[in-house]
Amino acid sequence: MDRAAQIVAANVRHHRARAQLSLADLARLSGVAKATLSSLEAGVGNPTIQTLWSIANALGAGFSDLLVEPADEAEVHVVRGTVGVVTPEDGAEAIELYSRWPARGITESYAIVLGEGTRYEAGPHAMGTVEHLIVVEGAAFAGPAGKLVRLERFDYARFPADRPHVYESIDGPARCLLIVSYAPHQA
Amino acid sequence: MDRAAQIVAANVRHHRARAQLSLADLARLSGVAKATLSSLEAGVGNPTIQTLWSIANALGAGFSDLLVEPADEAEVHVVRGTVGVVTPEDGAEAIELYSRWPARGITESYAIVLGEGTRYEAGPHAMGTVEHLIVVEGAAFAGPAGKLVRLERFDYARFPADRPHVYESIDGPARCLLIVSYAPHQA
DNA sequence: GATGATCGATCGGCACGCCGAACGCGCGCC
DNA sequence: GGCGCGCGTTCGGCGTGCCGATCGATCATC
Repeated sequence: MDRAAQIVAANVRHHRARAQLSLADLARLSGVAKATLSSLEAGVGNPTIQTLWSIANALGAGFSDLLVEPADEAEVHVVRGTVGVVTPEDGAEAIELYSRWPARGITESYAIVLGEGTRYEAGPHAMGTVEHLIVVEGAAFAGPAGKLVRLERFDYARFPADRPHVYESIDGPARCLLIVSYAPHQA
Repeated sequence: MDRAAQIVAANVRHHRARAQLSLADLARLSGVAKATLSSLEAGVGNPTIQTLWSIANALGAGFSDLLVEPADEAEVHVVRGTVGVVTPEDGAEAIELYSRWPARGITESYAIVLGEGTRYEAGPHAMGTVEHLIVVEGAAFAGPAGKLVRLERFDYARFPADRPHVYESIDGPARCLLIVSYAPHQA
């Protein structure tokens, strides 16, 4: 059994489940036979790009989405801003990695400016949407409601944003960079 | 002629040219027949995922790279830190859009710390790589070589990083937050 | 319990994707 | 000019991807 078929199988199953479609629904919407979808999802198929294109369109997914390694965003992931940052000597420069993540779909970047004592409650985005937040000035709580984490300056957090989530300044105003990574067919 | 085949054709041609391989080279490396590659690159093929997988591996590309829409990021896009951002009154908040772009592959965030009088010249990343820079402290020039823009504190810039590019502090040390959005097979 | 609808999986037949071989062209070398 | 090599394209044959039909299981309704 090869890896290509496994990847495609997992992605099609994931998108179909998220769209709450049966095999028959997807077959009807995509014009691809149920037999083909069944073997494809079982990871024993070797579909053509025309078949993938038809399936992706029916699922409202991007063409390349069906070939990406699946991601799982279940928890709040934090990287502290002071970890691994080297203070430069005179005239020197430092470039230090904070964080790395796979990107999918459409991404938007925002400045979030929170006044002192401000709590901002955001509604859920589409399923699969992920947010990345970096505190640029001040300190803030952020994350899904009920799972807030405290972030100091230059701390990074990543959390699912397909549920209600919150940004809240701590002890004075705060300023953050927010990167919203929508599921591939949202913008 | 359908769009799926056009996308794959353009991507394979692009990656093969970049790797400086002939059809015969790619055929030999991938185990896919020249005839198949020729029709595929002409946009008249309908290859299976097994064929794509073999080709992607031979080209050192990611599987999904062969299905992505080519992107063109030609210019430096700047949002000034004070533009459109409302100074928050007590208890108020502001959320302002910096930028929106299709995300592909891996994204990394970095702190860039530049000493006084420092110019850092970075080499090109893979084709399609984009960088987003926010000045957190001080001021800096940044952008592709020959197209530097001046950024003050909290200014944001987005520019193509698949060519030589520069970060340079102005009038003292500077600290920036950098987000690198790589083409899918880079990290 | 019988019937109908829907579910995902399996079956056999046909069109087509991919193969190796051959083609026509351009280039460099003798 | 002739030859050999490498380029991308074309050709015919074989294996397989995809089709409609069918299967067995489950559920809801009468």
